[in-house]
Amino acid sequence: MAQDTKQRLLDAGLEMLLRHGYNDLGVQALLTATNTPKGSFYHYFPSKEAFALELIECYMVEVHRGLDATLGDRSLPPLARVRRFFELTQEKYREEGYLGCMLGGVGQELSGVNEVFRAKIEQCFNAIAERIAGCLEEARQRGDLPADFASRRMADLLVNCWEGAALRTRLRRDPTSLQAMLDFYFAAATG
Amino acid sequence: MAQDTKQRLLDAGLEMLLRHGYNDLGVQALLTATNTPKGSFYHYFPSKEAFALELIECYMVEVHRGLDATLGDRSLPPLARVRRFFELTQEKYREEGYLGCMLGGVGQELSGVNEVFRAKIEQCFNAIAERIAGCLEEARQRGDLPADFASRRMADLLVNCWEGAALRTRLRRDPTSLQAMLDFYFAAATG
DNA sequence: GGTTGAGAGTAGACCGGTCGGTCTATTGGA
DNA sequence: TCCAATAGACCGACCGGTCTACTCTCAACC
Repeated sequence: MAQDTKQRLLDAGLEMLLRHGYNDLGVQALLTATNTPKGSFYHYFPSKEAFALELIECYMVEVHRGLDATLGDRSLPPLARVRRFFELTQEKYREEGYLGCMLGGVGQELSGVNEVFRAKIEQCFNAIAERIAGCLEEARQRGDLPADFASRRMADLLVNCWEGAALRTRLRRDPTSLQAMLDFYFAAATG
Repeated sequence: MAQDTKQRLLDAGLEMLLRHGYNDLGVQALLTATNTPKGSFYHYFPSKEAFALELIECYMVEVHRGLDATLGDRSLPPLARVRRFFELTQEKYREEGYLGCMLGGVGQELSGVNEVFRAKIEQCFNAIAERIAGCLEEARQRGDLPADFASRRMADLLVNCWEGAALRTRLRRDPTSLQAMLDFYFAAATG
């Protein structure tokens, strides 16, 4: 037993937060879905907000794992690694039923009123863009991108446009917007 | 008096929905903010959900007004009109304190659980993309865009990427992501 | 090795507050 | 006179969170 009640809560929480968002994620609903008494939830987490922040942490662990697996793959040229990261992510979205990105969802919902979440999500996007920028910069130095390519800003742009495409994916429950966005970006950036 | 109670509710509702999202928009808070008794609200609107749908309708009226004012301006070449539409929109975001786009916000928050809103928001994006596609197509026929330019799909792409940049704008409370996105898109599209 | 005490974890009744929504009474202009 | 509109008390349901009671596990001790 021990810690696997906590893990069960986190696993179910990730799914529910992605689908329902923060305000529509009821603690009671989570407990019912996981057959957990309330006492256990508040034993592991001080509040619903702390729980959600930990869910974002979990989500980011997975994102970084994806970045490790793709950007770190030296058998591929750097641009192809970046592209592979997003294609891997797209595959993950498909498995989840095309509900888009949790960071985008929570960010949209809460950043208008909650400073803690606003700063947290912004920091997550920054971390992702930073790592992608590193790989783009490698591509630039190899001559795969124009010499005046602004890696860091173009990484932000890529992440932002991806999030927009992910929102559309959530609305349409299909991946075409993601694919179209990647095609356009890489054609334009290398062109 | 007459209908201006209703208008007051809609005006305040637009602001609150943009900032708080749907689930965190309390009917009571709206009534307090506008000094309106509950009886009046439910006299004009059958439910909170119907109210929010009417808010989206109002939002779209403004969007279409913006499209009319820009895409319909024959004194500018078609591509410049499209760009002006987004720059006008960016100006609107600025006035609101960079809270992004209401369609993106509500779409993200509700499309995972509420089919009515999901379909509604998707239809809104389609309507916008459709009108932009018309203008892009005009540009293509004039030779301002490549002959094989897929106007309709490129309009969707533009709208999607814009929404992503708008989310980032909301997170950072500044417009740089919007500007960067427009610069990239128009530079890349015109080749 | 059996007894016992401490603390992690489980269990769920219960709390005040707020939610969206209803109801009845009243007002005021046409 | 009539009815749109205002006014707000009131409703049951549910919200996140607290509290107490209980059940284990396991280590300390004679």
